Amino acid sequence: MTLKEIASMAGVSVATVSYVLNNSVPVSAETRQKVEKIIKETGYRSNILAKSLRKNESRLIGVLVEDITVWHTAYIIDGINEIAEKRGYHTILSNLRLLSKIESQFDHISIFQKDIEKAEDVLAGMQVDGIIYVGMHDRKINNVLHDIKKPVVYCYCYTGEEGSSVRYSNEKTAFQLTKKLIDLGHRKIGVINGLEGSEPASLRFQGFAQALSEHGIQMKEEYVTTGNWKFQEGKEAALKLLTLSDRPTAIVAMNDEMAVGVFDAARELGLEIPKDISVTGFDNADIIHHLSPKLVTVERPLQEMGYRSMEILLDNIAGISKEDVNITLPCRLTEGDSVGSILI
Amino acid sequence: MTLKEIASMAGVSVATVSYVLNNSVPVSAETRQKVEKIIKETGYRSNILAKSLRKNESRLIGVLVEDITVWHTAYIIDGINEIAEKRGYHTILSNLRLLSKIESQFDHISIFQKDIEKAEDVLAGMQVDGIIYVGMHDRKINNVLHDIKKPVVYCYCYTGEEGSSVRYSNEKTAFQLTKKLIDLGHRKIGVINGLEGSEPASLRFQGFAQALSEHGIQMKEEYVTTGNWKFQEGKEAALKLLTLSDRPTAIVAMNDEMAVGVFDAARELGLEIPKDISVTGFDNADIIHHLSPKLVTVERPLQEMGYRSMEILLDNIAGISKEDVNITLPCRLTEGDSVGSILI
DNA sequence: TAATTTGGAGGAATCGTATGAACGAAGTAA
DNA sequence: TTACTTCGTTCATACGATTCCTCCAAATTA
Repeated sequence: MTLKEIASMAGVSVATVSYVLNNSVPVSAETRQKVEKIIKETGYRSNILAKSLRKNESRLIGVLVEDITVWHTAYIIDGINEIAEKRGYHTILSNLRLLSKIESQFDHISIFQKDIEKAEDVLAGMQVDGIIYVGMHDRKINNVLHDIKKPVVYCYCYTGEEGSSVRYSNEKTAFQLTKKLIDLGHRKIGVINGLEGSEPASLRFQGFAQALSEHGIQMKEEYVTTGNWKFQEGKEAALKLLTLSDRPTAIVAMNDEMAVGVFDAARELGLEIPKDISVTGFDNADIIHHLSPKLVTVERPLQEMGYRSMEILLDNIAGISKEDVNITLPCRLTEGDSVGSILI
Repeated sequence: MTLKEIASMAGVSVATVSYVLNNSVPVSAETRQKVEKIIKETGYRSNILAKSLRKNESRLIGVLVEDITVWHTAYIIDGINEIAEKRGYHTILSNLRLLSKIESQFDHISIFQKDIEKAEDVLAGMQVDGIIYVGMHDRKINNVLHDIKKPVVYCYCYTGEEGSSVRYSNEKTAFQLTKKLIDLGHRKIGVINGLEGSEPASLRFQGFAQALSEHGIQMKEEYVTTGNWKFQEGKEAALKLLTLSDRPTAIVAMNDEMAVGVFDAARELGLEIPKDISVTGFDNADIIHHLSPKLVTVERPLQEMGYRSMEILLDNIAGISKEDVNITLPCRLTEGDSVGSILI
């Protein structure tokens, strides 16, 4: 069913039908009714591809994700799609599968860079009106998108210079968590940092360190440990911290999985949370929801980041805003009983 | 940059450039080189929209998911996308957000049905070549896709009659789990079933019941409990089972979250797993990876279901297969120490 | 030498839609 | 009556690619 067919059935020209559909030019009530009747009867749906070709805008947004199976990326995508849908856009999803590749290949970054460029190339062929890049890889200039001058928004954790971005505040949030412990009287605070070289890890640690220094607390070297974000290394780090002769009264684990490791270590050592040791996590992952006592952790504004990314991108496409926008969203600290106060 | 521009730069006709790009018609080596040189220099990329319009195939697949944030749907999408990419297709993702809607609206099904139809309508406008529907809603005939005669594959848990489908075996897997316990000597087996009215719950229970009956074990009413898939109700059900005067020696929890509830209940009661009570789960969720002892559970072939769905769909589109295909994939039982043998 | 085949390239129609320009009929003003 | 708007509609072209058909020149055959 095409415009032409509708037109001949209604006894009008294709132009008129098009005007009726788009309300772009006034049409007499009589003609409109006649056309709309036929459209309803036939269940006609305009061919968006043809429309896009003609109007030179696809109303298609490319969503390029580093790995759809991690970081709860699905929530970000959900947010992105919700706004897209509301504003009459569609998303086409391209998954770089970064993590599985890193496991199996040697030269990460260069391969990765090539993958991104290939994906962008393909998306560009699809005539996307813009791209949202979800991940934390700090890309250098000279990417394909830059060449073809389509707007890009970096979403999640990007701290590079070029382009618009939406991220959440690792540093400020870690600061708040640490400050919360300090305000409760803790002075001996251990930390289990995330994987070295990871952007979130270094940002979170930065916030932690700043909180200590702003409160005049000296960071003790033996209180600083590192894990690979996983349960096992979190537990090992916790065991190390908790068996120190002068053990800390609180441990800041830089993600939830390692925090669960702390719980496990504490139980093994017969220490009670929060009486003997306070614990905080990060990410609000599923794995902590049945912990007892309830873990104080941090909820990242995932869906919200999707919303904002898409809104910024669409405003940019519509020409409403032309300069780069860089947003850092706050996280929400969750209620919990895994931290307690210290009598001073 | 268009075909026409390339053609004039290379001093040939648009037809020739098109032949070079598609290898559809033999072109002299000389001409080919000349054209390819220009294409490389200009970084020309053909406009897929125009191509689709002309060829009347979009190479676009609509992926309609009931809720992208549950059931690890992301892995299915990953599988779908991997095949799509390999075969030169793109996916456009549409999320029905079913769960959040069910929480906030009264008349689930009718609203849901309308949402599906609207989403399909939109996808049809995008001229998708086919649709993969990811979810477990048993749709009635008369959907939009049916009207416009595009192939559909139902993925995940669909047990309806019409159309192709790819699912995993709830019933057979629950049977295997239960049989495993029986083979270890267990005769007093408790069960924590999932949410009533849920398709997976009833299928899993069916497999459980069949295993008992095939081994001549009478199902005791007091050993059958139900939870809402959540930790809390799993724990409550476990407490009920474990405080029976003649308590079961094993508990089949129909998902992992409830199995964690069993672990918690056992600890509270001072029972040891697997010495005093054997436990199995279902889903291989993140939350169990740090349990001790390691939980015997079931890994669903999520990515594989994505692969197969897309392959079936594309074969159907290509006309390779015309009849419906219905596949049920097996699950993998994981190794673990949460089950032990009973001396008979 | 004339007739026929063949390989390579170009012309032009086409896909479904949008839209500026042109047009006809009515209404208004002079 | 004539000229000029105004409103509603149609014509014709363009968007960028594919592909059928035609055409030409060189090669082959009679």
